[in-house]
Amino acid sequence: MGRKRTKSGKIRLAEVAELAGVSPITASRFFRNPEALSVAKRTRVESAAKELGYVPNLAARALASQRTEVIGVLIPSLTNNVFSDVLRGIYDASEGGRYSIQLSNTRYSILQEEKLLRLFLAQKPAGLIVTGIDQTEESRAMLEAADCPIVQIMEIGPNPVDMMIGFSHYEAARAAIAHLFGQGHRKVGFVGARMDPRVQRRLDGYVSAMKDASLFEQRLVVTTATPTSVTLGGALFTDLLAREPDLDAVFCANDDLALGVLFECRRREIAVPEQIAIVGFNDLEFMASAVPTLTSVRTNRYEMGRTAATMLIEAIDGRRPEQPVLDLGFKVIERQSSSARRSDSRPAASGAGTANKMVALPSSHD
Amino acid sequence: MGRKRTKSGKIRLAEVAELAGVSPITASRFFRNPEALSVAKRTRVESAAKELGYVPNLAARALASQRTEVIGVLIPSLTNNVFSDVLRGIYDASEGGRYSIQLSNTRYSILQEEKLLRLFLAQKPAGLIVTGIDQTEESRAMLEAADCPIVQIMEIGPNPVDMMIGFSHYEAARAAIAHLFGQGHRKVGFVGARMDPRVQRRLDGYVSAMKDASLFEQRLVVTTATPTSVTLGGALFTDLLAREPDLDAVFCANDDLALGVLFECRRREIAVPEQIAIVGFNDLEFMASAVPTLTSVRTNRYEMGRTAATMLIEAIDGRRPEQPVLDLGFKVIERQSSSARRSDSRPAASGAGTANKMVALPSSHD
DNA sequence: GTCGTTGCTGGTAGCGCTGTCAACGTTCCT
DNA sequence: AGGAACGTTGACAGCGCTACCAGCAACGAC
Repeated sequence: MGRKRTKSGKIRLAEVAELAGVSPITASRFFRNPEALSVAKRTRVESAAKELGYVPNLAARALASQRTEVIGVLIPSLTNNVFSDVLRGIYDASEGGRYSIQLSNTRYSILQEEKLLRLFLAQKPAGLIVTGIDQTEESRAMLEAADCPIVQIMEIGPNPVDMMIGFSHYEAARAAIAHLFGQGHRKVGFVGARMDPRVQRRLDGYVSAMKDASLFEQRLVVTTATPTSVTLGGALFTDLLAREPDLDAVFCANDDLALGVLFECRRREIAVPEQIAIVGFNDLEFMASAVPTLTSVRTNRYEMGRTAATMLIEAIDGRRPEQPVLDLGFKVIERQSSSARRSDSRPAASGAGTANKMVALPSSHD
Repeated sequence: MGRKRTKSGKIRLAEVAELAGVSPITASRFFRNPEALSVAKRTRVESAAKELGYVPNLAARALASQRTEVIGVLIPSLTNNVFSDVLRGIYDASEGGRYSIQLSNTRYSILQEEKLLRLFLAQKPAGLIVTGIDQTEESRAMLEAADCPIVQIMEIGPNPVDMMIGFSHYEAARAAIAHLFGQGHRKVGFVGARMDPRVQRRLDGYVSAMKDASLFEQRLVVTTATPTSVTLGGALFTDLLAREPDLDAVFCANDDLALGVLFECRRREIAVPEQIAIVGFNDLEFMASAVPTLTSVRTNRYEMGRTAATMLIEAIDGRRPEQPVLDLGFKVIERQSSSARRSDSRPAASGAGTANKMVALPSSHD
């Protein structure tokens, strides 16, 4: 009797096939397309595999079939809370399935992204999730030439490579500013860090909303390329105040900055929202818990990751979604930090995050 | 002349070898152990590879060599900030090298961990990073039987499977309580969520420190299995206050809870630290920025991830570290939120995180 | 009854790379 | 000078799986 086990002692497909009394190729089919087998053989292979504790050798499978069961994910940062939510969605959606996630960090560099993309594509991934719509020309060309489904996440824009899921950062920022205007605020500052393309588009939205109201002034905008942090929020706000002491409100490009601004206000004994209103972006958990509770623009990050991975897997398996571009929209969650100007200052009645008034909007105009 | 390209149009090692005028096996060696080649051939293979844009087929390599160049990482959560720091370290250390990271999420379940471990091991990873020291017996046996280096991270304890890097959560908690005692606080509460093994050991440290001072009372401890959040910090603190209105101080099992407690104090107009002191755990960035700035126990999470991956890769490449168990220690970062009881309340002079007094300790007793 | 058609199964031939072993030339030692 | 030792190279034979195509039975249409 010939060789029964591989050197490493692992069970191979051939052993399963032998025990089941079928040919190896039939056993192989069981794992890839069980419906193609007769019910009798199917059950026999199944029990044989279970009995032997068979685990397929992915390397052999990849080599023979010329494709891997890997989904490549390119994100700009592992630090940023925003991406960890998206990632969680992606991992949750892929869990239990046949595809495994390969993560790479572009560090907000589109050249790095291009390099990683080349690396990924060489391994023939089953699918790809990339962040944003600002790839290099070279990257774009590679993506278009790739023979696997691709999902662009985090934002939507024209000319999707394949599928796309996100929302309009521009419109989200405009909605935040509209909310502040609605509460009677006029001199609204902008505080932004990192200034990646999505933050840039939030700034664009802010600028356009301010210009529409003939309220835009360059000195109301304070930004930096430095990575974002709570401490930085305080520092940028300090700059902003120095430039414009009569500030009504601050729109922060993310919630960490907003929290930093809140702390800085407390440090300077500036009443929020009576003297200055604060609006953040992303609606991280702590926003509902702060004192005062902080207004923010809620974005569906977990949903985004989850849906992106689900759509991708469906597409890999040959079921392309009818809707290849999905706008997940956003909601302005109105809380105490931005309540109406010159209303009497009603302090927080009870707990955190109660009675949030929500304004839901799709990213697109109606 | 025979087949030049693979079906997919990819360059194979054979093409590179042909262009370089060497045998395929020599070309192969160039990529794995360049020193074994003569300088002449080395440069010829190198330029041939570059000219053709050769990218190795990892599946074929894995199949032929019976091992993959994958480092498996098992962590309990993707949400928790703590792990994103560790992960960042791991990814940073592995970047540019030959090994790729395969991440899986155990969701704080050691049974899930066991399942994932089995899956990983079947693919013969080059190395493994696992969280903590509380595996199932079955997992433990698999780890010990695995023929690859393994690093346990996040904490240290007896009987490492292989390598280990972390710190003593028990001692860290004791140090935090000692600090509070040093500031004159006596009735110190404990607030904890999630209660994974590491949080449990922090609780053990708290209990032992309190007992040493004959100050332990069961009602000072409030915990829940719910995942941690800022809001939850406020809620747990509310419970704690109801049980023990005369509280001096709160030791929070993490910084999110501490922030929640701070907000809750503000909501209830309890002065921090005059009426109640707060100490957190992990020293996330915002702690230095809060008002008042929040005392916390700094842990070297990024370092831990980075060092773990570095040690692992070294071990894979045959250079085992002299020091297989590394205690990264911790530091109690003393800030305003825990300054001395009954000292007159001196408000923060200027900015965030200035003049932090640090108390550095290795986890072990001296 | 013959011919397609369909459903299921198996044989053969690789996928692209590396482990093993053998062979070669060179150097160094005795 | 003879032989061992070393450094360098190549031939061969798979790694475990799947693509491709052929074969075979069962069935219905004419």
